Amino acid sequence: MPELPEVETVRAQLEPLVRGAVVTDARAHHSAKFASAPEAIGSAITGITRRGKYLLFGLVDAGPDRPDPVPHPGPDPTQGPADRELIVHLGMTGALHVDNAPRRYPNERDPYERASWDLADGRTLWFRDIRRFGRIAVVRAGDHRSLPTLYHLGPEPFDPSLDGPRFHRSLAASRRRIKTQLLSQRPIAGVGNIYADEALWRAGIHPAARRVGPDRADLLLGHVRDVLAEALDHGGTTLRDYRTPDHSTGRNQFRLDCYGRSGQPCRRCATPLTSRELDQRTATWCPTCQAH
DNA sequence: CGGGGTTCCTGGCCGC
DNA sequence: TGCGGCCAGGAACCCC
Repeated sequence: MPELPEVETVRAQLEPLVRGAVVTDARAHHSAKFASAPEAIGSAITGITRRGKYLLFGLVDAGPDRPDPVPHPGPDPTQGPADRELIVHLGMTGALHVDNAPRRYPNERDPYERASWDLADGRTLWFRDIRRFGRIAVVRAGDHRSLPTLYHLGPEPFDPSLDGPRFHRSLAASRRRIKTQLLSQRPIAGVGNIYADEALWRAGIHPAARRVGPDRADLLLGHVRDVLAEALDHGGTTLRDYRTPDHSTGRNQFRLDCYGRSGQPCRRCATPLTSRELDQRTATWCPTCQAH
């Protein structure tokens, strides 16, 4: 399930493939989650940025006479600020790829294609999502009101203005369980179930804790950052469906200490890890290292 | 407006 | 072999 390290891996790999490309046609699954994909037709892609788990494709109007703006003389619109954004959330099983095959919708070669964008040079950018938990939106640049979690998204994990005291204040503003807060994307952006379990395990904090003091908040912030940075270094975690644009898998799944290891011995103290549903999400932790 | 519950989806796996 | 039942879960959505 793509969290920040996976989404960032996708962004870094995909951006050089699509920067400057002009969208000439598109098609999408009829679900409201994907149906707005064709609104990107007629735009050039200025680049891809990321906020939390959201991919933001910058779009500028390519103009009727600019099938490919880059080789034209004069100012290149893709070097200026984007006026719209194509937003893609990968959900649980989403992946983005680029290929050369002409297509219709539905794609008879892959029933899980949910949207595709033809590019002026003959390639096609396409979105594959088995379980349809992903989402696509085209909005005016910076107008994220239609995506509440993005609109209210907390700071990026490596934002230097995010420090222990700020993280602690943010956590202290709510009495919800610490793990639920991490998953809410409000105190910090980009953490999902895997890295929440990993960071809490490293920090020795019980996932159901409702109060975390300043020292432990600072410790947790450091571990969230470490866990995310290490996962990024290892290309993300592939449990089943996660793939990069070039179809390769991540390698971080071999480095998990906590997530998915319920019943197996804790790597610090050998106590069997336990798991239980907390706020409708599976949580795994060490009952000894992460005592209440 | 924070928080709680519900819903969207389908492949993989388990037990019979 | 076939199949019903269950599980995984990010975020929108609805409601109080």
